[in-house]
Amino acid sequence: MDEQILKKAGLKATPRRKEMLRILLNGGCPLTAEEVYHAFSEKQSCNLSTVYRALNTMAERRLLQKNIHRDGRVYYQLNLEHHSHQLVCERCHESVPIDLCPLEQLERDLRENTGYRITGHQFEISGVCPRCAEKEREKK
Amino acid sequence: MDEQILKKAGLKATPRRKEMLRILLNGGCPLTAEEVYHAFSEKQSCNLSTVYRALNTMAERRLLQKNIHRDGRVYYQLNLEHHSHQLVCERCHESVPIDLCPLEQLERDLRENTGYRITGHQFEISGVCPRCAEKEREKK
DNA sequence: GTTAGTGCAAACTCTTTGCAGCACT
DNA sequence: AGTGCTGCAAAGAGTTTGCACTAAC
Repeated sequence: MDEQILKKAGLKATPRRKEMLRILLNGGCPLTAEEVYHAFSEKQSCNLSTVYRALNTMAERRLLQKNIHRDGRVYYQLNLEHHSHQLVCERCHESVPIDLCPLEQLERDLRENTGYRITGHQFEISGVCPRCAEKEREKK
Repeated sequence: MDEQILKKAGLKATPRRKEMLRILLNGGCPLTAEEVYHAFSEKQSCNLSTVYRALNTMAERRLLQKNIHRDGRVYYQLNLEHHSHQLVCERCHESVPIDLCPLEQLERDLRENTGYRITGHQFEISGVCPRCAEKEREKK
């Protein structure tokens, strides 16, 4: 299954790449290269450079979305039917997907007003999740 | 004038900081620490670490907005009356401010649905500006 | 006089690259 | 067999930190 996805993108279906796709699928939220790296088992380990390289090539071939978050790290996620954005907890980095993307209309307006060819957008809303807010209250 | 802004924020009004505010004001668009550093004249130079430190403390005190762009670099801008977002050219990094921010309504919805306390958001739209698109056409 | 700001050098984090060897097709 | 993938080590970019000195209040 992952096999076909990779081949269709012109990439070789190696065990490591299939595992990375599986990890991203199970993760359910965007992961950093480091997190993907650590999710490999002892049996099938993978070098960190390889993780970076594979994630980047898969992102180039549109298998993954690559986004930078406010913590300065790059996060990867499967590029499913339509893209998604996240609400991220500042404290624990848990994230909640945001279903609707309010930017399509804005992009149309911008194209007309500025002459730019719009190639993409990214947004992220940050906050503090109820659990972390609770912990914070306990401390005080 | 910058003097009062700094003091009101509990910071000392040093020549370097006043100059940084001036540079950001003249720039008219978000600048990286490196760009601010290079904008200093030979007469009044400033160490790069000092630029980083000063920009970060001014951002902590809400004098500046600090945002990370898709190129992985941190950009600083004056925190004027209401915040702004940018449409950034992928090629030359020229940026156009976006007046209206479509996220306020979304944030209200999210607060209700997720229980998160929303602390901020960031978004950036990328594209190719007409000038760079033109140059690209010439090359081909 | 105190406290906060600055310069310099070194360290740190995340990410990329060169090269030799290995594995998928 | 050939091209693309991988591991390892080293380098690179951007940013932060420790410490001694200086300047603003």
